[in-house]
Amino acid sequence: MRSRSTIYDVAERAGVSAKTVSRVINNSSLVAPDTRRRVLAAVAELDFHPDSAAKGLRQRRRKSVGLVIPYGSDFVFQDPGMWAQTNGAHRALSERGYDLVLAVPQTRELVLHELSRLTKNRTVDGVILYAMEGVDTLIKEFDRLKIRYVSLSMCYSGQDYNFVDTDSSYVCHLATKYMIDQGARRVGLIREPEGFFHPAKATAEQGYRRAYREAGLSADESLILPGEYSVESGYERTCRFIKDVPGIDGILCMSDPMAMGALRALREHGLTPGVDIDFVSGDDFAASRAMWPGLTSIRTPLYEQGYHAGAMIVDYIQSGKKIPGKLLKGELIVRQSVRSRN
Amino acid sequence: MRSRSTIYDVAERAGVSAKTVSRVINNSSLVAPDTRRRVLAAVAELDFHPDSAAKGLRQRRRKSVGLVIPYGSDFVFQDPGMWAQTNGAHRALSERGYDLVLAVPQTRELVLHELSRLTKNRTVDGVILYAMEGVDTLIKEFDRLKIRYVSLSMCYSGQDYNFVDTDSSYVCHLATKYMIDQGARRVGLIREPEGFFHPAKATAEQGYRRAYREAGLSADESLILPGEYSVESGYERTCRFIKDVPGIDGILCMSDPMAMGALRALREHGLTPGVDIDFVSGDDFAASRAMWPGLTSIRTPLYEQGYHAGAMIVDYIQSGKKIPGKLLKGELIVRQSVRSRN
DNA sequence: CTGTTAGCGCATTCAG
DNA sequence: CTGAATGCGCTAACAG
Repeated sequence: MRSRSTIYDVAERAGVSAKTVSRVINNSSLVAPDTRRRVLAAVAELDFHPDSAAKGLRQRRRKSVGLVIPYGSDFVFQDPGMWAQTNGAHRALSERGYDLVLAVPQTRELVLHELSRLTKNRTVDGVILYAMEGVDTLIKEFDRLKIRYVSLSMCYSGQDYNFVDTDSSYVCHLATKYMIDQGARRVGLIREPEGFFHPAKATAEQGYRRAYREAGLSADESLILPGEYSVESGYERTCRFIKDVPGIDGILCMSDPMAMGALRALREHGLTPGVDIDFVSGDDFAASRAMWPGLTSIRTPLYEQGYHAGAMIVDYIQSGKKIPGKLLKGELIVRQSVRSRN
Repeated sequence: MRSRSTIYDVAERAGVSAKTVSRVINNSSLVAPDTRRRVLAAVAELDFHPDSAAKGLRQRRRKSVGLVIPYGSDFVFQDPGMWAQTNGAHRALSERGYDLVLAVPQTRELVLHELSRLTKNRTVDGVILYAMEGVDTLIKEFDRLKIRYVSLSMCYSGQDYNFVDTDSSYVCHLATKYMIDQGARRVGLIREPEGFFHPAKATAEQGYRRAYREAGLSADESLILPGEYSVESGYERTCRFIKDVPGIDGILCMSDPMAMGALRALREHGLTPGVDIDFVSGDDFAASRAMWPGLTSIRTPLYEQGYHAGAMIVDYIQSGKKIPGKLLKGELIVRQSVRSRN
């Protein structure tokens, strides 16, 4: 196969210098219309594609971003929402001329190694960090190592920049209020794990408490348990609710994997959601939709989250300035798993 | 921020030439042990990471591979198995020193554009093609454009190289035989779409027919329908079976999204899998496992498929020679959705 | 075993 | 508006 054509081949064919070709393919305005046309014709004829390595070497940027997937955090590969977020991130990057490189460190310890490699050898210009446990300590290292990042669905306590998340407080308030309005009085909340950091005033628990307060009711402490975003933890917490909380009439579970476990626990205790007890799932994945009776669920705008993260990391790379964090609103999808008592 | 260190900084600090540093970091054996140690020390002290662009420019390879996700084929983003395959592919690539770049062409027409860009501008050295409709015509273009590829879960009619797939004939035979052994006699098969090409003698239908033949039974033509790998098509085909095939006593559905639709159809007709009718799902995703009664399913080795695809594209890139295609075996996961009549 | 020279393909000076 | 010279950081080819 003949070696592919270079900018010099194009220049020769168009009867101009290499620099002029460079101007044309980079949309510099300082080119005469006629010259531009001749160059573009030559580009097409020779099927010229500027070498990304040469370009990257010269310009000291790769126009690509890493997406860090925390392999080994067991909940993640149970999480069908990951694709939606990846898809959104890819779209935003693609629209801005950036490629997406997947980084899948095998263990938590390897995260820094892998990201040092990718960023310091300039394979990527920055990274998007998918939610992972203990990301808060990690992020501080990123700041120290000057790794450019945006974190997705997660930030450390007090971080007010370079993150995208959905407002847990908002959606949890929405769901709790709905359940109370329908007649529920003792709703068990399986909330996000202790180790997960969220921006101030945006925890699920706060939204939950606000809904109770606004309804003039008081929420029992025993009604709130942290989960671990795993099927197992959803199962265990639900069993505890059934055993320890007399008169519990609803369960609100802040993620689908936990909801899967919770549903199994209900089944084993002979309780049918929407019939014997109210149930709201914290995500709206395929499993929720396929189930019968349909689960009333919180829809997190996953694609949008990913998209904003992609847009944000590019802003950051290009401006060099930290970007204020962004909180998105979710919505409640009403199906059959909450009883109507009105 | 001080500009990051180059190979010359390391050379100076170690008191050797740049080339010697290059030898050390590339594991050339022609370096004196003592020199090597001094160089490695300097590398560590300066936190030196060889610039991937400079290296790629010089060596004319990027050590990265594209994974093409056919966005727009609606079934794909319903497919939780995509991550397993991506994960396997990433692992194989990572072990071989390659990065994975995601390519998500928005439409079928953009596939060639996007891949031309990524390969001709040397962003990637080759690509893995995720299953998509009409990939067979696409692949022929790849051959013409000299794009290095391996196709995943798919190949064109007659292609006997550069693909990884699971042997549909094998797993379908396994499932059909099991259902017949348990007492089913009229099993409806919702098989892969017409447009999907598989290596000769490896279609689901062939395995199905063989199982019938071996049992000394004959399979009615009306028992076999092609699906489209979508929820909708599973629903529609199942309704047709129930309406048109008297005495149907089992359904075998070659993918999970189709199975979701099929299950809905059964439910609407008042039929419970494992009680009124036998049912086997063609994949074994979370939804199958979470369901009750548990779905007897075919487990496709998705991670392994991805892994082999990653290994194969690297072999191809490095050797320049086409690699014989690989067919993997799946297995049957027995749960409660097939009645035991023995 | 080690060093020198040259150039990968492009874009950035700085002149015209 | 256009071009000539230079070098980004690395390694292949060729010495020694």
